[in-house]
Amino acid sequence: MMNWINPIKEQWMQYWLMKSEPETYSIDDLEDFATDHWDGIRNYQVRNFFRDQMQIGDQAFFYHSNCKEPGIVGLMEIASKAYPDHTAFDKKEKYFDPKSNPDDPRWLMIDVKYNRHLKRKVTLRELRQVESLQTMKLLQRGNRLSVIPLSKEEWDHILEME
DNA sequence: GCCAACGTTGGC
DNA sequence: GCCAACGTTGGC
Repeated sequence: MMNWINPIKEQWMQYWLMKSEPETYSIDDLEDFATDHWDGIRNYQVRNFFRDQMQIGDQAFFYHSNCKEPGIVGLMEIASKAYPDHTAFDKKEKYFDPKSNPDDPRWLMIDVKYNRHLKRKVTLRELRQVESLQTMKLLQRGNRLSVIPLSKEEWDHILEME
């Protein structure tokens, strides 16, 4: 029964690409933790994705950004609902936000669970060369979101590239 | 390290 | 509500 996929769940599952700078937090770090929280999001659109759209069981790509060769390096799964990002309350934190307080948290985070590394990195450069992937939000000019929804078609296509 | 292209802030 | 100034992201 290991390969049995619930068709209802499959239908509702959403796919994401989540960026992190490997010098700050890499796929290897997530592997060590197995499950970890995805904190530090200070963008309203992404906060709303967390709050309104992400569901436990959604699949996500781990993307290394702002490095020598940006690209997709691993797979993970959304492992919690959105909950307050406590790092916003802490003055010592890099992403401290004085306007967020525990009574009315402005920022949210979710937990992610490590699944696996890709067999090889699928680079941004490669993705740009695939005609049928040009509609991806990731590749669109001026896109600055660090969490980006993907279609199932995009997800499947990228997995075939590893 | 540069800088384009954003998002946010705050004065008015 | 406008918009200039500023801060941030992230590819290159």
